[in-house]
Formats: sequence, C-alpha cells, structure tokens
Amino acid sequence: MGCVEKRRILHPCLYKVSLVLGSVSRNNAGLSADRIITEALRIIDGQGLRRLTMRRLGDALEVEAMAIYHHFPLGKEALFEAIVDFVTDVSRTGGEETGDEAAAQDDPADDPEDTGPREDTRPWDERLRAWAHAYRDRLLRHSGALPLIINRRPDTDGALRTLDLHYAAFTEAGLSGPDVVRAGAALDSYVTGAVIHQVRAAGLPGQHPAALNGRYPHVAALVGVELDPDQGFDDGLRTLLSALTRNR
Amino acid sequence: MGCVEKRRILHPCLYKVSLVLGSVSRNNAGLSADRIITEALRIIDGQGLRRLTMRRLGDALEVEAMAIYHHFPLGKEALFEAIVDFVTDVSRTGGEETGDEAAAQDDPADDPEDTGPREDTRPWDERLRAWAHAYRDRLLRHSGALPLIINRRPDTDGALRTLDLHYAAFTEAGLSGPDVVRAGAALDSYVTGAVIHQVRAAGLPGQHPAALNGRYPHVAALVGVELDPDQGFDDGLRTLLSALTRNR
DNA sequence: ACCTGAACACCGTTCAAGT
DNA sequence: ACCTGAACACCGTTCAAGT
Repeated sequence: MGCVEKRRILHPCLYKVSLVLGSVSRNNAGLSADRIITEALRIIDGQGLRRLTMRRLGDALEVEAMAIYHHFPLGKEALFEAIVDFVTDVSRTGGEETGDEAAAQDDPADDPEDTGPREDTRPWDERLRAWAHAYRDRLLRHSGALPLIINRRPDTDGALRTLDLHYAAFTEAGLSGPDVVRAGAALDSYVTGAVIHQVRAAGLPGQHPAALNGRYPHVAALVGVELDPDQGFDDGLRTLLSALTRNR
Repeated sequence: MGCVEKRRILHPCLYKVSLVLGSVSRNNAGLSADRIITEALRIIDGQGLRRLTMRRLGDALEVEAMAIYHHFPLGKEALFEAIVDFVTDVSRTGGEETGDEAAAQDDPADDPEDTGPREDTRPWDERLRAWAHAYRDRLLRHSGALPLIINRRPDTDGALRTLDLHYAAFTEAGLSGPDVVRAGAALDSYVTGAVIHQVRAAGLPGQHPAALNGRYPHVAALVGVELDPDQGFDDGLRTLLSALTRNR
C-alpha cells in the first residue's frame, strides 16, 4: 500500500535495442496526429462529416481503426477538437493542397532563415482583412467541418492568439475598452455568418420560377439575380470595419 | 402488366369497424410527427444532439423506436429536416414552453375568429427587427440544433415565405434588384453569425488572467469586459438595417 | 512505443408480424 | 393504420496481446 512499485520497463529497452539492430520488424505504419487529421479532413471534404468513421478513417490510413486511439487516447471527440484547431488556425499553412493558386501568394522573404513569426507591419485594416479572407477560405474549403466548429469554445492557444491580433488591430484603429471587444465579436460573427449563408444558399434557387410565382412574388421577381459571393464578402467586410471604427 | 390491380383494402375496413365497435384494443400510443419533434428537441436541448438516438427518442415517447419510422419513413435524416423546419419557422408558435414571458407579447386581437395570417401593417424596419429577434430567440433556445441547420438548404415552404417577407420589406425600404438580395443575405448572415458567436463564447474567458498575461497582452487587458449580448444584438441590427438602406 | 484482434454495448434501419 | 419484436450491418471504445 505505502510502497511505490517500480514498473518493469525492461521489455521496451530490449525492443529499442532490437529495433536499432534491425533484428525486429518495427510495428510502425508511420501514423501521426497530423496524418490522421489530414486524412480525416479528406473524408469530411469528400464524403461529409457523417461518413467520418473511426473504421473508415483507419482504412484510409491503411491501418486498423484502433491504432488511431494511440494518437488520440480520448477518442473521436478529441479528434474532432484537433480538426477544429487545424481548420481554425489560419497561421499554420501546413498540409493544404493549394492547387493552382500556389504561386499567387509568393512573396519571397529576405532572410531564408526561419526566425519564427515576424511582426506584421501592415496597417491594422489590412491585417484584419487578410485574416478574414484567410479564415473564410479555410471555412469554405472545409465546410463539412462547420458543425464541429459551432459548439467548440474558442479557448485554444490558436484562438487566443488570433483574438489578441484582432484586439491589437482594433486598438491601433483608435478603439478602447468595450468597443474593442464589440468589434472583435462583430468581425468573427461576420465571417462565420457570411460563410454559413453561402454554404446554405449553394445551388439556390433551384426552384422553378413558375412554382414560386403567386405564392412568393418578391422571391419570384428576383429569381435570376446572382451575386458574386467573393465580391460581396469583401464589400461587406470593408463596410463593417469602417463602421466599427467611425469616430465614436 | 397493362391492367391495374385493385388492392384489397378489406382488412383495414374490418379493423376500422372493429375499432368503432370497441371490440379491438387500438394499437395506438398517440404518436404524431409533432409530438416526436417536440420530444426530440427536448432531448437535444437537455442532453445535446449527439445523444438524440432513435431508441432514446422512443423511450422518451414510451414507444418502441421503430414506431417512429411510421411517421418518418425516411428515417433520422427526415426527422432532422423536420426539426430544422420547426426551429427555423418563426411564424408558428406551437409547442414551445414560453415560461414566464408568456404574457409579455399578448396583444389581444380585435376579431377572435381565426382568419389565417393577417397582413402585417407595421413599417418595414419594425417587421424585420421583429423577425430577427424572434429567429435569434429560436436559435438560442435550441442552440443544440445549430449543427443541423448549417448544411440544410433553405428551400422549404417556410424558408421561402420568410425570404419573401424580407424581400418585400427591403423593397418597401426603397431597394431594388441585386440590392434586395444582398440585403436579405446580410440580414440572415447577421443573425446566424451573432448567435453562433454568442453560443461559442458562452462562459469565456474562463482563463485565469495570470495565465494570459505576457502571451496575449491585449486579451489580458480586456479580460474583465462583459457585454450584454441582447443589447449588442439589437444595436448591431439597427446599424445593419440603416447601413443597408442608406441612399445608394 | 506502436499497432493488431477479438470483444462489448450501442446504433440506424428493415421486415414480417400482430391488432 | 399503427405499433411490436427479432434481426442485420455498422459504429465507438476497451483491453489483452503481439513485436
């Protein structure tokens, strides 16, 4: 009862030696948290959230489903958390196939050394607009993961870092106290709301105008109107930022 | 092949007769789509969406789970659809326990006869604000159902009726063409974004200020600031509406 | 440390059957 | 018409075992 029993860790040591000597085939499929998250997102994007299954995910990784629990001991809920963190954290670039717009954002850094996150010297509104566009792109690209994002609290490191950047920018814009918090909330709400509206409205109205006519005359009258979501988002964003920072 | 075969509906007739005569105990638990939806929402609100299970729902209704399929033959997905319709359709009052604010909205109608939906004679901005507040209340009350709402297309009757009301109001406000569509999108996005932000931020920041200090100085500086979500929503709503209808 | 295999409790859904 | 009971395929998770 009172004595601490030392665990026998002899076996692992022997295994390590054997592995180094090459006398034992390493039971290692090259699994990692990052690889799991990437593959999970591929399933979500391709087949939808409901088809993301531990067993299917294992198949995609060419591994038994139970192997995933070694990297996410708390199970699927922890995996969801990690997915949200990944999608939400705009600052990390990793793993995304950028497709053909890869060269677009290329601004060659002066020093090739990796000196960590440099200070962003752009004015406050450019910084906020850049974040908003990047965040929106992430959400649209992985819109299948939106249900996960909703009821997960933004209390991770990445979320706090982002919030700090926002608060710093709005402070630089001349706001202070509650106005800063209000502005931060408005900015986050704007992006989320715009993305969800766009996702929901995708492929609408697929209704036959004739079926609408009479019952919903105002909808029917505007049935041909198509708006450019990208343009609309940027316009609304600029309007919002200038409204938030008007002299109060 | 070419001949239409008449179905034998003798048995049901006999059953009906027997039921009327009382000679047969009616195998009827009083189940209905409305009762199922109400009970499903009670589970969602009380225990969360993930715990809404056909079997658990059956238990709550004091019925075998399989009985639900008689009212929703297409299964759980159809039930989800119905739940979204219910939560989303602000015009129907049914089934919600209004708690203690029941008497607040009481404006006694002049004619007690039920003449269907009367024309709303209030000015356009009051109508839109009333809808926005009612919709927000619905979403907040059933915030557990938010993930369901996201990727369901708003192409139901109720959604089109709401959209028609919005377009009519914005037209009355002097907008036309694409501006009406833009305004409608902005209004819907605003409510959704505000609600999701509020739900996500609930109970934040629960962080110890000391833990934040240094790493996130701007967040730490504002850690005590608490905003009234209701007030903030109404302020933002008024600002949005006036911004959308400024002379263009 | 990293992964497998068998097992358990639970889930959505189907289908024949009861009244 | 409305509900039950048994059954099937699939799911998340645990746990002992393998290397």
